Amino acid sequence: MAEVASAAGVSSATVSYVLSGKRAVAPATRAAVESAIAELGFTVNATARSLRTGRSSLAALIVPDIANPFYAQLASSLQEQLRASGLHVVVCNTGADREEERALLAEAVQQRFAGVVITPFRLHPEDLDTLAEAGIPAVVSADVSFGAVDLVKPDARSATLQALQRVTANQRRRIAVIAGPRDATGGDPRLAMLRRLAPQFGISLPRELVVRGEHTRDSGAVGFTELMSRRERPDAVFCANDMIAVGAMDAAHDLGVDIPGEVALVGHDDAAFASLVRPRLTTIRYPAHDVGVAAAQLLKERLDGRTAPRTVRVRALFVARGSA
Amino acid sequence: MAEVASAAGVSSATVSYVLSGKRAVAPATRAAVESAIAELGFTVNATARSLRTGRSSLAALIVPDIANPFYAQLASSLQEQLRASGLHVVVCNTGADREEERALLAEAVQQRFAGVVITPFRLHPEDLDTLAEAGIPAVVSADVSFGAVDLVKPDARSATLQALQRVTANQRRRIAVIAGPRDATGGDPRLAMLRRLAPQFGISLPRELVVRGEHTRDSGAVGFTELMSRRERPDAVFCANDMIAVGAMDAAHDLGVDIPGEVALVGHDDAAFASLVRPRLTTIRYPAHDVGVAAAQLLKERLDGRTAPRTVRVRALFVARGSA
DNA sequence: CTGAAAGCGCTAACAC
DNA sequence: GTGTTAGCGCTTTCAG
Repeated sequence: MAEVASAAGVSSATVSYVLSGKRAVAPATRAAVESAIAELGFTVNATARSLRTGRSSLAALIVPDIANPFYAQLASSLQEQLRASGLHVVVCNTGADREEERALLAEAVQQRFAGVVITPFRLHPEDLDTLAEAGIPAVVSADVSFGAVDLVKPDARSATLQALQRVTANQRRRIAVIAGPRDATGGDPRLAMLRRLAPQFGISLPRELVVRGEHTRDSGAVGFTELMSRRERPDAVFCANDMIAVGAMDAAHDLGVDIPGEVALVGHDDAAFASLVRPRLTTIRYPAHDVGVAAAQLLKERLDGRTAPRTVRVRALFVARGSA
Repeated sequence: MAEVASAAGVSSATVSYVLSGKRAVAPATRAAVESAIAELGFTVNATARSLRTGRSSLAALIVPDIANPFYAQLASSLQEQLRASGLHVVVCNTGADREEERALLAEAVQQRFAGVVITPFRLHPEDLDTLAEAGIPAVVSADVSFGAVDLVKPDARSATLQALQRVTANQRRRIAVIAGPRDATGGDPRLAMLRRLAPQFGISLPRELVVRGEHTRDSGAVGFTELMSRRERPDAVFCANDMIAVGAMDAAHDLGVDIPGEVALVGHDDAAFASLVRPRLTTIRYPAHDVGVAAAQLLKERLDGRTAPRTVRVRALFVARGSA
């Protein structure tokens, strides 16, 4: 910048002002500076700028697994939204491990990121305190409250009601669930929602029809097989996410169980592949794109000065296809 | 840091050395500093460090679309590999647009990133010059050479041979291709490879059996429909990627064309969903994980001082499933 | 409308 | 084994 300044015969302050437009510069001066910039191929150093201004142009997105299509979609959407504000997105995988989640939050502080968007998996609310102390805005995407931070919260009530309606409409009464791990933050909210709403249909979720595992295809196959070994088999299975549901389909195929004939199958997320499997997967869509939009919005508001925490709800959607 | 120093009764240099371990510090001093750090909840400012040392702890990954499972997998793998070197990954989508690609390279310079890994889509080799001028190492993942930069290049020859073998084994002679866009950087190397190898099987790829489109499901459906309207229909279709192949399956279903009975279908990539569709998709796997590993390796070598460009080949793999 | 200069927080000579 | 200090490249008062 000093080089540009001397080449243009001005001070470095003027170069800075030409770049930022924060104060009026005489057209002739501006032209001189701009041609010097072009001449020298000068590019501002964002690091120095950040150090000086105290604000970074980077935001972190912390998710369990970016290879999971849901999070990939979220990353894409967030990145697209923040772009307009000049923010870049640093994507961080935790592998669903709490220590990793904590380590990445610490990293975010160290990097003085402009903000953090996190989908906690095993994180505890107090783990976010480090961000608060460092004055870094956090946006949490989760079903459960997470203290006094901005929250993007899915509203799955009506979609879950519709799913239950659909499943019970043809006299299915033995509803099973392949849930996520017990020690996830806030438990498994999708399971919780089912438990809460099932009584409206005069059914309950007996303990022997709830199995747990990771959010993986394998885990779905194992869970489904286990459920089919019960004395009284379920006639419908809800899965905590679509990968699990696909695993369940694998197992059903191996066991010769007809879907949806013998067992109706419902997933969660509406991952891109949900409409590719046969039968097509009936599922409850969690709108990754909308989550990204909402998170970006909340973050931008914070950077614009809002201080009171805010919660945005995004509606889940029941998507009826062939599996239920 | 000054605060920590005075709390511990030492100079800020000592605090820095305790943190970096770059020179011996008396145990007692170290202890004092460490407790002061803990007391005050101090965290180094990575921005200031970067400015001072001239090296950033951030690397950019520039891809057409992070929501595409192949790139999501690549991102995941790259991030995992670079983690050990203390590097974070900033993921950037270009939407397959050249101007975006260029803009993001400029951004990478502005941010003084430690390195850039890019999967160019419409980029021209000379667009990388800005990086070179700024002294930022670039690793390109592409089929075509890209000037004097590090390259991760797929080796699809043997996998493509196997695919052709499989398809021609049962007397299929009319091979069609649904290729990517004509203006992509380096054309469509997958199509080129097929063209090169087909003669070995005594067949050619007639012009009327090559259609082009984007790398999307819709585009696959359109392309397949178009191919089926030819006077002499093809009996095998190669698709530039798996999304296209899935679209082709959609169209085949609508048209009542049996796969693989009437038409054999081969994809490229082996995206996660390839094994989910029915029939399961026969495809040529591009190992996203290996690409990430290789790219990380090349980048690390550069940061360790290597100056001569190097190319790493990663082998594609023929995956025979039900569609061909 | 423009310039001089302080200082963001850190690292790395250089000195003791 | 430790301290002093000069910047890294920028933004932003304050002064003209």
